[in-house]
Amino acid sequence: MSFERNTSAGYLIHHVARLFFEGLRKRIEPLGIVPGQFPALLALWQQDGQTQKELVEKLDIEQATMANTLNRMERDGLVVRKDHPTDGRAKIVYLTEKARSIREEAYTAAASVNDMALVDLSSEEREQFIGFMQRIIRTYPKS
Amino acid sequence: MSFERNTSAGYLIHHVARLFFEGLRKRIEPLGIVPGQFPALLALWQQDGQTQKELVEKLDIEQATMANTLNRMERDGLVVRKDHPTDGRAKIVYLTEKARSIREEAYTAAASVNDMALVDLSSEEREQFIGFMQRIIRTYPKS
DNA sequence: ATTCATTGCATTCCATGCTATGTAATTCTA
DNA sequence: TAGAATTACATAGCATGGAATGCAATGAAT
Repeated sequence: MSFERNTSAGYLIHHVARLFFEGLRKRIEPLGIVPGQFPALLALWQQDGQTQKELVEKLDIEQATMANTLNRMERDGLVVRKDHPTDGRAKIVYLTEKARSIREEAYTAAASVNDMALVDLSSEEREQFIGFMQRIIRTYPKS
Repeated sequence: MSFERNTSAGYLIHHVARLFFEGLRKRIEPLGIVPGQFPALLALWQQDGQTQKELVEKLDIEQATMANTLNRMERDGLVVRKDHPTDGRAKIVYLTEKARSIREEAYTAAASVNDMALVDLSSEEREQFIGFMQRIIRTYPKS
């Protein structure tokens, strides 16, 4: 059998994901954040004050990864963790003023990466592309 | 402005890439290899005996990343590095018998991940999807 | 031929993903 | 209600990505 890198979906996706990731990194660096923090920030900008469990479920990221990312975010002054009022095991994550203040700029940066990477696609094609990925995620075996 | 995770191309790609990456990991683990080694292996299966520079350019991976990956591959008995006959700076990377022997199984594993992830897409849609990614890579600013 | 720039690689540091494991708090069950 | 199971989180270890840096070999310019 032969196997072509450039016609393998998995190979291409990995490559494209790196392009987006590094593109985002460059644009948000001035804001004092990094790409791995973006998912948590998006979720918290939408609704501040969530438990780690809620973030993990919402973002489909492993619990350990989230804990480590939140450690770095706390270190960088983006979030604070407070004890849950009734569940002694849980922590609630809140954005700091610093994180709240960069919201719009971060949105702009992310939109700009998307636009830059997708220049060659028509809006119709972009919608198809996004639709394909949503379907892949939806139909991928849960575990 | 608002920003929706599930309609952001970059966000979705990152998510899908993780699905593929971890799916591949599970399937090739029995072969004694990991997903990060796949690009180098594909290139070397296609043509054994390449310099690191050639691999870096072909695979669009940073030199440092390649060097580290090759270190692990050498440690795992997948490749050996030999001195370049005329250029004292260069090393040529060769597959070991072990790496050569798992080629077909690795192809099968990779194809299987692709099939599994893309079940919901028709063959026409798969081609479109792949075409979109090829165009994104091609039009992405070189640096 | 000597000096300077470039090239090919290695190494270190850090972010980000995962798995495995530990701990404390909570909940369920007999 | 005591003991067992579960849950929420933390931590350690490893792979894989990039940036920065160092070094030795090569090539170019005078």
